[in-house]
Amino acid sequence: MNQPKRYLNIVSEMRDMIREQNIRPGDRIPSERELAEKLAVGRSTIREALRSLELLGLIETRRGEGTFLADPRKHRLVELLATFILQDTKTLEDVRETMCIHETAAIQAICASDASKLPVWESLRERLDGHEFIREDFVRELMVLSGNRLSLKIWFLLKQYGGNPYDGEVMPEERPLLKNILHAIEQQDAETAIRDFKAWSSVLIKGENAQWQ
Amino acid sequence: MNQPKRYLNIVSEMRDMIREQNIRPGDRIPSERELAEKLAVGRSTIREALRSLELLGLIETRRGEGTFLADPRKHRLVELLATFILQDTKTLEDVRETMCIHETAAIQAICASDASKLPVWESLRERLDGHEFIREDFVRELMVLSGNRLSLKIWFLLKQYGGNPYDGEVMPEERPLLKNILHAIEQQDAETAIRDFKAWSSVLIKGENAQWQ
DNA sequence: TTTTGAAAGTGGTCTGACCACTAATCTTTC
DNA sequence: GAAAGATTAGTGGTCAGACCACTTTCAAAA
Repeated sequence: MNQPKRYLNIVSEMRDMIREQNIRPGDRIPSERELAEKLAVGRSTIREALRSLELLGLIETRRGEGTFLADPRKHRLVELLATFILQDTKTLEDVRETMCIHETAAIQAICASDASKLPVWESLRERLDGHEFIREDFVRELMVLSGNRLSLKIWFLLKQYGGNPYDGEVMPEERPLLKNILHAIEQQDAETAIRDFKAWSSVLIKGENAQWQ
Repeated sequence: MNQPKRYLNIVSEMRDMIREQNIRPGDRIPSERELAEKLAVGRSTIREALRSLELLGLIETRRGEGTFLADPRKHRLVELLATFILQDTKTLEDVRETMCIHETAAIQAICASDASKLPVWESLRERLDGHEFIREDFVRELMVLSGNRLSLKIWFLLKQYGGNPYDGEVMPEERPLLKNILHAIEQQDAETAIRDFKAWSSVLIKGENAQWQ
């Protein structure tokens, strides 16, 4: 009979230990040697468990310092999922379309919430007039302000896989359109904001920026 | 300067090897000792990489036999998502919201395309009247008909992870609402379809089906 | 007081040694 | 010759010990 693998026990024991001792993100976890002694197993077994958790982004290890519980924002499960989802369904068109789905949903969410009244918009408008304002920053700001971290994470991944359509900095000709979007959001006019946003992004995608390069 | 960790290299080299040599699910992977020699690293390093992949369910190891590429259906990513992240309620909220984003986007896409004229809708209406029509089938049909396979796949994963709100079969009281949705789609009236859809799903989620159980 | 450098502790890696288990092969027995 | 049993090679599972590279600490030297 195959015995259950020890390193899997270690994984769950670690999880219990973290909960019981109320270890919080950023806190240090006992060293590998300590854990090996405490749990009465070899250090290599401990390491197999820790490396598994590290691949998931649940812990961070820093040579010479120790092992630390990772910030939940650094969890890599979604990334790992992405590498497998996008294996077979990596039609570029689907990726772009799905990005757009998340972007418009973000605008919709912002318009429906108090975020539309934040002072962020004014400062965004000012940064827009300055030099070196990257297109991606504009969209990312919207995704962040939507308040849905999962959606933000998915969007970020799609951007990496689908080739970033928001590469490069905002050209003077684009500014009026972007300002219209900001204005519509402040007015909580989702419909207009989304229409203008789609007008902007479709030029970037279809025209390969030819119009504004 | 901290060097990149070798076991991570191994992980990606393994992925490349699997693709290049066209190893398929169920096939055997070279033994740990072979891999160690071929990649010029210690066996323990190989094991750290393999154990990580095993925790994800990407490979299976059988003592005395060897290591095998796992069937994609055995991938444990979703399960891991649940065990490690589900505690945070905000995350669960994000999952539900992101599901909704994809669902409404699907309805929007259908209404804007020729799919709204397909004979599917009539047959769907008929199945709705029959017995044993599972709620999930209804939504999945919409996701499929949207034509965005990536969006469908993301939706499917979110459903597993976030607890399926569309569990159980359609109750008689729900049918009018669902028929309204179908009708609105056929009329390409996305706004009405989405409003009614949200009305339906919000009852399922918030009310925990109490109203219709 | 500041600087330096030695020491202790940590993760990263390798080696070699067992153990438990499987499957193929060989040997014995009928 | 065929079936049953024993042997053996190969595999993953685990452990112990040894280095290395790196960080932090703290006491000694300037």
